Amino acid sequence: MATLTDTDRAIRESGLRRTVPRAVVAGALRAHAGHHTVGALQGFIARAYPEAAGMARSSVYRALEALEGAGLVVAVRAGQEETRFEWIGDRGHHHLICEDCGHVSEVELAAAATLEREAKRDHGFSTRVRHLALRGTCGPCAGERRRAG
Amino acid sequence: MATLTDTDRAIRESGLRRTVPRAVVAGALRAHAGHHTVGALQGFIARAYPEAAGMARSSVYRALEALEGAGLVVAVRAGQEETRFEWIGDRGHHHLICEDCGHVSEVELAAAATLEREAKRDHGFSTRVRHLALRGTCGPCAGERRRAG
DNA sequence: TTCCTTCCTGCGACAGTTCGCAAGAGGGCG
DNA sequence: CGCCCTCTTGCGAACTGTCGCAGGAAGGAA
Repeated sequence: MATLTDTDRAIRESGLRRTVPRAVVAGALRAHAGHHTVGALQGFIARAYPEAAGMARSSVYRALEALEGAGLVVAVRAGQEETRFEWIGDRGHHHLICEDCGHVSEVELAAAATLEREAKRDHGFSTRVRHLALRGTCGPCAGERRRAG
Repeated sequence: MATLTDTDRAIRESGLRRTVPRAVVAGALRAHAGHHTVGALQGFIARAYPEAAGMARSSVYRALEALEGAGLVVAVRAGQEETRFEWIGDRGHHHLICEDCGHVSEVELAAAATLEREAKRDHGFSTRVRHLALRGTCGPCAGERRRAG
């Protein structure tokens, strides 16, 4: 698990300043597992950090952008829904999003590393695949579909 | 290269109707290689199809959604930028986006299929990875960086 | 060809997200 | 400790993308 110091260091290493809004947003995400909307985050912040209760929505977005750039947060854009944000610390993970039932499962995907190697070897492109969101059909829904025809 | 008939057939096979707006949007994308914003597409349409010049923005979006569902178009959501759309016919392809110079290269990635197999085998999740956008650093920019320190 | 059902489009309004600007905070240096 | 430069924030406006509704078009059936 990332500590507050880890968070600060990751932010600094991205060439960014450690500021109150960023710390508050990071704290709110770390305290609540799962993927949350910006509105939900504002709610968490208003409750847990009264001094930052009036934080502007645009500042929440910008703090999230900074944390995403530092590799601490992933943005999950599932279908049409509002973007959600999730704390990942320094471990990457991926999402399988069922287009039928909307369920999101978090998984490790070894093929992500394969992807990185292929991009480097065949195209000289350096990349770090921190987060993939794959849309499709989950096992239970695939079963339903076959039964329903 | 997909023909107009191919386009129509792909649309029909998705259970959708062949309509003027869809044909116009498909034509505009096929006539202009590369990935374009909705605004640019409206410009192409105004010039090449005066009869559809007044096409509503929401209709462009909906036509693109239909074409994407038919597997003829990919939506490229790169970072913060406005979504761009690109014609692919029936071939899938992927993008490597350099965060330094902004260059986008279009490549085949065999690991995309590996990803599909892993999702299915390990998680029972059926997916078709039509398009991946990987952000990172291209070869030339990585060289620049090393030289610059 | 004509009718009929269903799907699609245009329009307007709305929600989510980004941007520009001026004031304020971070943090290196003396 | 205090100064100064630069990066950030807050605010509000603008923009991107989505939705609901009513009229219109696609395409199968007779």
